[in-house]
Amino acid sequence: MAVTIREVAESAGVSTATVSRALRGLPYVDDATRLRVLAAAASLDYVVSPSASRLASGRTGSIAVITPFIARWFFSTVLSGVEQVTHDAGLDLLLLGVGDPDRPSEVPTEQRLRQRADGAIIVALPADDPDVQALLHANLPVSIVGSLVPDVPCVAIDDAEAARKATAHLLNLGHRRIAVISGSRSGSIYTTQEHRYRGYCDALSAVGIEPDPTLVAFGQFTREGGEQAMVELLNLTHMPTAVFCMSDEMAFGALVALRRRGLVAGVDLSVIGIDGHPQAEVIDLTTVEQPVESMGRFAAESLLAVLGVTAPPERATGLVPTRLVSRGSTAPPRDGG
Amino acid sequence: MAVTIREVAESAGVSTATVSRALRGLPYVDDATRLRVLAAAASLDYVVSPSASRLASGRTGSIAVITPFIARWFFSTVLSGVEQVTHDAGLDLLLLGVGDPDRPSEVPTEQRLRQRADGAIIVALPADDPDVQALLHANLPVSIVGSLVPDVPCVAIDDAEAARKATAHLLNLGHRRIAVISGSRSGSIYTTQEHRYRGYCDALSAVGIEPDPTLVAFGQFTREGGEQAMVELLNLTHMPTAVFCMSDEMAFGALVALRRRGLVAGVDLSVIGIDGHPQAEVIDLTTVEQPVESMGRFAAESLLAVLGVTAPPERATGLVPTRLVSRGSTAPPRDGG
DNA sequence: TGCTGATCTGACACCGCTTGCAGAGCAGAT
DNA sequence: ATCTGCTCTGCAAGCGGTGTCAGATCAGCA
Repeated sequence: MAVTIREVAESAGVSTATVSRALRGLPYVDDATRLRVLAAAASLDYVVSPSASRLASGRTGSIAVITPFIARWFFSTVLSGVEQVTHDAGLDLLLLGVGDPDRPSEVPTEQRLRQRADGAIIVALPADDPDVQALLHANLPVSIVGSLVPDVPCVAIDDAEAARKATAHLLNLGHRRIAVISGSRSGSIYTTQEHRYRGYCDALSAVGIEPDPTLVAFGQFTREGGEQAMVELLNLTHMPTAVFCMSDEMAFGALVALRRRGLVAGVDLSVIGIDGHPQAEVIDLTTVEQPVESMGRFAAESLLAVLGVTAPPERATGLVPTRLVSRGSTAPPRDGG
Repeated sequence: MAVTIREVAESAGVSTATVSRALRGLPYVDDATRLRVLAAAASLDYVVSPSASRLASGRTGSIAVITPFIARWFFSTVLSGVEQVTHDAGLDLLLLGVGDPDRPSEVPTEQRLRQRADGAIIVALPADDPDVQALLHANLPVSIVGSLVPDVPCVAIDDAEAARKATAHLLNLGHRRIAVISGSRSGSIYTTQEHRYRGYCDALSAVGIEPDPTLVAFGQFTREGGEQAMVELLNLTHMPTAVFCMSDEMAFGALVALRRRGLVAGVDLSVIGIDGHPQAEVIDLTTVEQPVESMGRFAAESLLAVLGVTAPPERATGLVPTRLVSRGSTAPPRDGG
């Protein structure tokens, strides 16, 4: 059995209450006493029982990350950022996957969640999903990554602006026939792609181009999807000269499709993504970078601030800047447009 | 406040003990009674308090994943596999990062770990690290990913064989001057790179080639490191015609270095990796694939089996097969060797 | 009818910690 | 000398379950 607080108390010659206070740095403990307690605890290798502590205090000392994917770059990178913060704050990190590939979406209920975490970080989940809504309206501290929800700490990029930036980059290069690879076709509950689509349209409209619905393909935010979508675009009788992909992973797929067709990105056709995936540099993909890891950190810091564990993060707003990184996959159109 | 077991008991007209038994499916509960309890619990949205349950039973109902990195592909993919299994088993998943980039390695002590998890999965941690050893010898169920340790459930590839396979592939193409990009130079505690180095040497020796120490570079298992290492190799007066990288990420870096030098992989110089990173296909990198996600799943299943939660996994051994996937980054040497 | 053993249920003592409350000790104010 | 108001400490009542134990019920059987 593990060492209990009582053994520490006996060893230090005080009551368990005093041990508890001393160990947690509460006031009203004599310095000499505190020292004795600390020494006793250390020499016994005492570790407080989280279960007991949680039960008695009602605080769990852990925070949950709720995410639809774990292995995908964006998500694991956010997770990494979150972990850095929770780790430093001495909190436990509970990982809750919801609806990975073949599983149905299963956002935990407030009841279940509250029992095991003091707060939750919701990563890129559709904010208007009823289960998510239920969580947001529940009286449980929550922080959101990937979309902006009123009255909730959030961190996200300006999706429309990022898309505008990407599309404008292509326009500036002289492209006029610009396709877009979006996420899912179905009336998506993910707002991200809608915002990005709007940004794409805005950029086109700004130079007097009417968005062409035949130039919209869907790639499910996966590489395979992006590849498939690109194939569709390449099969159009009137091919685009450039493609804006709503994520780098889809852009990677697009590049594969291009290569299989014997085409060269940045020569025969320009491709741009959004994300700042580390592999974008490797494959020379132009992209609009977002600071994903620090977004994770920011979300965690905001949450801890709400929980009163730490001071709020320095940056006040949750709207983080993006940066266009121009690489070899984008260039002026082959025939001058 | 949350609904307690007592309220369920009152609502169902039984004692809390009976509720506890009924809810957990224990025997000696009358069917009618069980039904009443279940109905009461459901109508009250009752969720057992994990803290209370843990405190009373000693079981935490959660398992910990201990990993040095979270965002890197291999690790997040293992994590994803683990999560699928724990999720399905209804267990909580605790994520413990140790020694990410700038942090000192901090493997949790058994004391601390046991308090919060029934078992742990150790991902790619050096098995001969004293802290890891302490954990292994502690009386806490553990499962290991990435290395084989006697008497402990493990899952890993045969590193030497994978390296041999990769090197042999280059040899078969006609290469004779084959460099290797390893992990860290310092007397690494990670056994992986030693095994892979041995495999590399074995393959060379098998065809009568003496391993050349000047053809060994170190890439820290990162893309940047791989790039740097490749630069060093390219600066050799007597350049290699092929490079075996101990991980795909390092190979990606190598490819970048190549491109910056104006060289083309698979034409001017062959590059091969190990991992089966999804981006390998995108960038047309030949690699030796390992089934990472299912390794995570296997590790979790083995652990759950030890814990008696589920039946042991079907596959008996933890040594999983690798597969060479030949792509464009490898080809016969330019000048016939 | 009286026993036996199996099934079902409730009482209750924990699990190990937190926290409100009260009491002790003591310095400064009255 | 008495009163205040601190600081410091211990007592004990939970927190919400689990698990042991004993009692109750009842079918089967001698």
